[in-house]
Amino acid sequence: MLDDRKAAILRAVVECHIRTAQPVSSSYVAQLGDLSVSPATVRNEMAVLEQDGYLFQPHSSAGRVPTDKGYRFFVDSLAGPTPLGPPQAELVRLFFARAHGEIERMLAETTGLLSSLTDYAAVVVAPSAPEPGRVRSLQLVKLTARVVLAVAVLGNGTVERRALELPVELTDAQVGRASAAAVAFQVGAPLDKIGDAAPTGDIAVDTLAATALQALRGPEPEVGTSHVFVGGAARMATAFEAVSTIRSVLGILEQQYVLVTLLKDVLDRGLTVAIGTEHGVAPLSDCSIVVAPYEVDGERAGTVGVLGPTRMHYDQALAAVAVVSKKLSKALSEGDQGISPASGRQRSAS
Amino acid sequence: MLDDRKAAILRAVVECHIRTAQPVSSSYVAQLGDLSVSPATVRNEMAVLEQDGYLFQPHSSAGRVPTDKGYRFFVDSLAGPTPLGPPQAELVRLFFARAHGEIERMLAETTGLLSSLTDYAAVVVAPSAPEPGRVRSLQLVKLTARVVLAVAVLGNGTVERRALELPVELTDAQVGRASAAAVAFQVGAPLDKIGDAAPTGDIAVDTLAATALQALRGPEPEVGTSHVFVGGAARMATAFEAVSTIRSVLGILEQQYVLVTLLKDVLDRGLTVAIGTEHGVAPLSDCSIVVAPYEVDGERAGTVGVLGPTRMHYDQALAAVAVVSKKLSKALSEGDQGISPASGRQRSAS
DNA sequence: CTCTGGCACTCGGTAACCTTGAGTGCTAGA
DNA sequence: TCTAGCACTCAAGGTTACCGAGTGCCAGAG
Repeated sequence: MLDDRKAAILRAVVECHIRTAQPVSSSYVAQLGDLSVSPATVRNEMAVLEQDGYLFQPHSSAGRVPTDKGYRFFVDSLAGPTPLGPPQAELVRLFFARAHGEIERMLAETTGLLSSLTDYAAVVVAPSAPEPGRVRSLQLVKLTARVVLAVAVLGNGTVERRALELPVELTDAQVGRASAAAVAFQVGAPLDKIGDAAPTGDIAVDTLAATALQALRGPEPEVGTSHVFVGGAARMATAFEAVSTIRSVLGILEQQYVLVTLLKDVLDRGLTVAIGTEHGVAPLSDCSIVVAPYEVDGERAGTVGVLGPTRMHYDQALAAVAVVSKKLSKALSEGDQGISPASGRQRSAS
Repeated sequence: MLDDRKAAILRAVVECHIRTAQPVSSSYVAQLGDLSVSPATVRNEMAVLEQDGYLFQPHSSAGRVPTDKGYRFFVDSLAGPTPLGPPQAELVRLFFARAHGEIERMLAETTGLLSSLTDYAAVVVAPSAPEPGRVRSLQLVKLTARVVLAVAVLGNGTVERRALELPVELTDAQVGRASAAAVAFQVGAPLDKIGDAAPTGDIAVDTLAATALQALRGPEPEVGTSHVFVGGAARMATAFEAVSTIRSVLGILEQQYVLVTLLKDVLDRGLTVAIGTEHGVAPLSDCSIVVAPYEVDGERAGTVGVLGPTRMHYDQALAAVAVVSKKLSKALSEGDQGISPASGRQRSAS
């Protein structure tokens, strides 16, 4: 579809424009030395590339700028993943060596990592359904006269809890019995598949136990929409010149719902990179997105991504996203996922 | 210090500049009608105000712009809190009527509320030390061979947990005994004042129980720095024209540590409003901050604040911050603080 | 047929210049 | 003490001219 020379020229234009953000002239490409032809030849080729929609000329006496299609070709023709530079790799290593703590906090901090790796904004979507970990412990705790908290500790150290309002007041003893009834047979089952409570004979107790298990089985009610973490939004202000662009991009970054569906769409279409208008979000038409899913225990859990200008450093972004998603999967899947007891910390807390 | 007429003129200038972002001319102030004098008189007064540092003239043939000192006078001379407009009040009402769920999530959403109330960026600092609620339940759960999770459910429905790494492997039974030993006498005590475990005779068990209680007593280790939630950062891109300003402000908004100390400093100095350079953060010298503490159970817990341009609508911002902090205090202090069992939700989750 | 050197052409960007008008400071008089 | 009048200042906006980067095209070489 594109002969070697055209491809080389296109690549040169893209690379140069990514670096300089300026239209690229034929003479620059010619003098680059990669292919030894005169500027005039390059011009002819560029004219064709423009007709084919790979390049665009801001005005008649300017150089060429890549179109989305041009970037798409460039990205597709990128050789296998560039490895991360040593300093970046070190950053990643350090980050995951120190990574610990609550899963949410870790994901939030991951945006910082990705953002400083790439110098663009980073997005991390938390697992939409809390991974149905296996129940390790289950307990009902009476909070106030009419409110009971169902608490389940999962194998990965996370804690799920649901508040229940009782239609009638129960005694501490009743709650205790319901707790015991609820826990029977449940340990070891995945949270979303826990069974029913053992009957006790006391209707109020049985009802409470059943309600609690039912509530735990279902998703955490108020988390209808997945959690999204955004980091490095300020870098978008550096990536763009026009205030209006900055405004709209920042606006989008605050609309969690849009972000989630955006990343999801891209992934669902099997893409890793969405360039310019390829994703349908108009205000982001000057942006590209690089995404990768991460896994928890072998199952696709969430998404990490980078949002930058169309003229982003795709190779670096791809490398960063790939590495981070891989490391994140590992960090979240290892036995210590979620919460990790870094040996020194408990001592220092005393 | 400032005679009535000067004060009136200064106020007029500030109000106009807040609305228009333009230098204010003497004729505008004169023609305002509040005080019936000629522009020339106003000019003379304005010249004095400039000498005294309340006003500033961008160039010799321009109107006047308030300085930080001018804004300070204006803010200090604001009459008691303006009430929130009805639509805003309705927003607040709705928000807190629906407010529910995890405390962190609620605080995060509060930034959205404050931000849409004021049209500026909003900051909410979460309680730095988790309020030492009273222990309702306490349990040790074995996660893996060498990792045990200590889980405490507090009276307000929050769950505290600490991961512990064991020097030796323990059996399930041993962990169970440690759990029982640890829980003895603890229910009802504030988390930071829980006592010691009942001795069992098994050294390994006793050690585990003691370690667990010790870990729970201390602060959550990785939360050295308070959580900060920022909302509406995109609105800062609307509030300022200069890209460089936007950049630096956004940059600051991402530095949680700076934000926390900033708000803390302002509050510690007994201020509600910090204008321009009054807080020491240079990149925010075009910004003002309106803050208020909120309380949980009568104790100062965290801070809510609004960050806007120096020419912000102080009355509205003050009103919004005041109302939100008050409502937030109430929402977090009522019996249902932390997690609230909105009656309909559990049913809908089934 | 392809490439190249040459050349005229285009057009954005910059600087110089002028004009306009908003707004001031000052002064003299009420 | 206030006001009216007036000269002055200076940013903003418009016009013009110029420059030069970069193109398109063409004719000639390989």
